[in-house]
Parts: sequence; C-alpha cells; structure tokens
Amino acid sequence: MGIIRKTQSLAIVLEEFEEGTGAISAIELIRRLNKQLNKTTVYRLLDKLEDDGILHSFLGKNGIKWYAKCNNCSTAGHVDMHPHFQCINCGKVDCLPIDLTIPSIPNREVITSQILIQGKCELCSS
Amino acid sequence: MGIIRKTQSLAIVLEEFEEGTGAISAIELIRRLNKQLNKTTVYRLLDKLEDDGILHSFLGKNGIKWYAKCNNCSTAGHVDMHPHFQCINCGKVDCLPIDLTIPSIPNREVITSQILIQGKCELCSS
DNA sequence: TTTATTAACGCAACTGAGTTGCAAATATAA
DNA sequence: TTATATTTGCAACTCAGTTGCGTTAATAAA
Repeated sequence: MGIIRKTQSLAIVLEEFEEGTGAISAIELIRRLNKQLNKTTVYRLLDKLEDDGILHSFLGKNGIKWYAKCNNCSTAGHVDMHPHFQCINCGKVDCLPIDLTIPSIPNREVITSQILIQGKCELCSS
Repeated sequence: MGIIRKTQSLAIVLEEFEEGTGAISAIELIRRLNKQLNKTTVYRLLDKLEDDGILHSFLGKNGIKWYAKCNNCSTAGHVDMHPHFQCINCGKVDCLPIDLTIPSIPNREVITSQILIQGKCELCSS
C-alpha cells in the first residue's frame, strides 16, 4: 500500500529529496525534520514512497537504512540495482550510475544484489 | 587487541566455525550457545577473532551481522573481499569463492566493498 | 606448587534504530 | 458541510548490539 493522500508531511519529506543526487539516511532525515514531523511518520512515509517506486532503500555502514530517489523504478519492482558509494571520511552516500553485472553462480538462482563500495569521495580524497 | 588467552569460551566459539563453509550470524551463534556462554562474551570473542584475521564479518539482510572463517586474512587487514550469498528462502549465508572486481570510479578512491547477493540456494531453488 | 596479576567472563542495565497500537487530527469523498 | 477513513503523534515496545563493573580463571612470577 503506497501513498493515497497528499498530506503536508508528505510534501515535507519529498522536499528533502528534491535537490541533490545523494542519499539520506532515515535517522538523518528524522533529525533534520524533528521539529516538524514525528519519527514514526517519517519511517512510514519512507516505506510508502519505496512501495510506490519513488524512493529506493539500501543498507549503509553499520546496517543503517538509506533512501534515495529512484530513476526507473515502478510499483512493480525496483530496477535500481546500482551500487552505492559511502565515504568513510564524511559518511556521505551516493548512488553510482554504473551497471555492475553479477555473474551467474552455479547451483544458485540470483535474484538481487546489494553492493556497497566504501572509500573516499572527491572532497575527502584531495 | 585480539586473542591473548586460550579460554574455554574461545574453544566453544571456534568449534562452531570448524565444520562447514557457511557463515553464522551473531544472534544465531548466541542462540546456539545460550546455555554455555553469555551473549556479551560471544560478541567480544567474535570481535577479537575478527581483529586476529581468523573470522571476517559482514552485514546480511536487515543489517544483521554475520561471521565466517577467513582464508587469507591477517591482523594487518582482511583480504577476503569476496561476495556473500544469502538465500531469501531459508536464510542461509555462504561465502562465494568469486573475485568480483570493482571498477575504478571517477573522482573517488575505492577502498573496500561489500557485495551481498540474494537469491535461492541449491536446496531451495529445486 | 602456590601466589599474584590481569585478561576474560557474566550480569544487568543501557543504547539506538526501527516498529506497533491506539486515540486524535486531517485529507478526501459524499 | 458532514461523513469516512487515511494519516499523524505519542508512548511504549522490540531487538541487535554495547558498556560498566564486580567476579572468575588463565597465565606469569615466586
């Protein structure tokens, strides 16, 4: 079940994803909006936006959940199987527009994959 | 700081990793050994064994921590940058003896990567 | 072998991300 | 404008993992 009503809370959350290409962790979003929205509301909206193919989620370092805008997803399924890059210095996370093909594996049926690359981003490596 | 003393607890934990090639999640290990060891002890031993290059850890579905035996690691660093496979049906996790090379990424310094492939294992796909 | 030292252990209490139940608020339909 | 049902806020909860501290036990010293 995805988004049904266009609420004020929805607009506030969506606005955070409007600008920039980076991902935002759920806790960071909750911290940013803590004056305006309850954390439960934020978690629920993120869930729904993922259901609707507007955002996709993945796990960063320490199993923290991150969200970013989708490019070609639908409610039928997330096709954004791209890798994510997390800077070990500043913690920033980005989606990498790279197609990293997973080879077929003997005796196993590959369905999806999560690739988290860690290193230093442009600002932190110079 | 790694293992210094050869304790009874250490032997119990190591025994669990002796047979089989699969990985074990920290919580599963704690559940298995709950009559013999305290969960804090298990977590601390796993930490130390990872420091010593005997085990390596990674995050599975839901950000749960898994551990498996290392092949060529040392205290200097974990070289086991292989992908891991988790069965979405039975939950079992294995290390894949595959070298999945991460391409270099413009403007970023790649240090490490975590690849979790999800699908159906041999038993669950038939 | 006995004693001293200190790493390792068990316990309880804590942390922090994420979840749930329910009453109140509010977006949409009638 | 009223009815309805979704959405929200709150508080309390769950669960993996951590921390502090007093006790136990492995190793070193005597």
